[in-house]
Amino acid sequence: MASYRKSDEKFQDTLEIWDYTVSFDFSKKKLRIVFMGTPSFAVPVLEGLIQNYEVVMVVCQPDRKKNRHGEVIMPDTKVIALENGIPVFQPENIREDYARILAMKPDMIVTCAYGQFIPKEIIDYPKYGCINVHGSLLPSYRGGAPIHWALIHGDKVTGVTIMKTSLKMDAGDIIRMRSTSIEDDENLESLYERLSYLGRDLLLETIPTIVDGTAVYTKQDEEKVTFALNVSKEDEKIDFNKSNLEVYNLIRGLSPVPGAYCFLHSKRMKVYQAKIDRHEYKGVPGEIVSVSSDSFTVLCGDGAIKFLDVGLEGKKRCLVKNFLNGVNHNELLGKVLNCEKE
RNA sequence: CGCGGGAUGGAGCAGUUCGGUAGCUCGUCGGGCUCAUAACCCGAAGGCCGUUGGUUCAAAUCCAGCUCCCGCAA
Repeated sequence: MASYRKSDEKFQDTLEIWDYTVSFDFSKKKLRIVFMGTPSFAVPVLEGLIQNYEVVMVVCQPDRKKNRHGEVIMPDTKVIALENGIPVFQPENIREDYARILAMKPDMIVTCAYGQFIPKEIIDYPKYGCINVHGSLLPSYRGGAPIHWALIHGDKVTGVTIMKTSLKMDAGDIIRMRSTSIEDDENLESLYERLSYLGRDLLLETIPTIVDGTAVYTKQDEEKVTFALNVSKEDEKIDFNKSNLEVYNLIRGLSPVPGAYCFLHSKRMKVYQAKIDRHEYKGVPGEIVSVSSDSFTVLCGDGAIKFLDVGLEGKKRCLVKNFLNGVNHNELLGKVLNCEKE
């Protein structure tokens, strides 16, 4: 199937080839699934389900208002649902407002980055259960930002987990996991996308085992639980007292959205791409110690880091190569970047 | 009516306060130097200064409306 090519090409190292055309016959189409997920991470998962099963409803968070133009932004999954003519349900509070979901009489519910805790009434309803797709190797990184934190911490390996949805956050019994290595130069955008496709594929492999009863459920080791809560504005600040490697991992772990930031001339500067600079410099943390034709180097608590792609408040994101065309190099040299607005 | 910033040759910017020949750093093209070059030297092309209207002898610059972009807050 053409739509799987993207995944197959990208993940041949981690994914045994799965013959979808043979595995998914018409009888599987009769499995009624309610999908609950909101952001882009959930989109490939939803699309995979639509192609192989009967997705009878998509549940996602309410539309968020973006006030600058008064425009309303729909969740990514809602867009897909509308394109496919699938009913959409966006309750403010799923704990109270879930009757419409049960009314669809789903055989299975799949959750993936939905954004609210799922009540017991929903979890217990479907014949084949309520299962979740999570972007980490549980029990590590339970919570809303597992991919961000794996990168920020400089982890070498991460993965996806298919498990039972539970009342507690990401605490359900594990059904299947698949790991993948994190490249040194990988950023949030690419890993996020990779894991969403990996999650889709693993889910599609797992569902048949749940239906035929061969799936094995394993309890999580509570001793090893770690959390990855959503990143805050505070988390996004670059602390130049830290080592250059830590700064580098923060930048790629938040790139391009929401973006790690610091301040230059009291203006917020987001850094989208950086590179470790192994030269020796003297100065204070945050000081711009070198300016070349296509980058400038900032001193850290340990080592230095080269900025390659930045965006200044009120301006568009641009490569430092271009950014430097508009500034006086000598004035930039010696400036100290802060993590607080002066 | 949430707050603020911006729109100037292909790119990033200056010039706007105090109206009067459009400038900088790059890129592109041509030539030169060199064993060679992303380095250096010389030269050229390329802008109705976002859009509409107003004030003026004269508007990138002052005034008003509009469009689009960006950051913050949600």
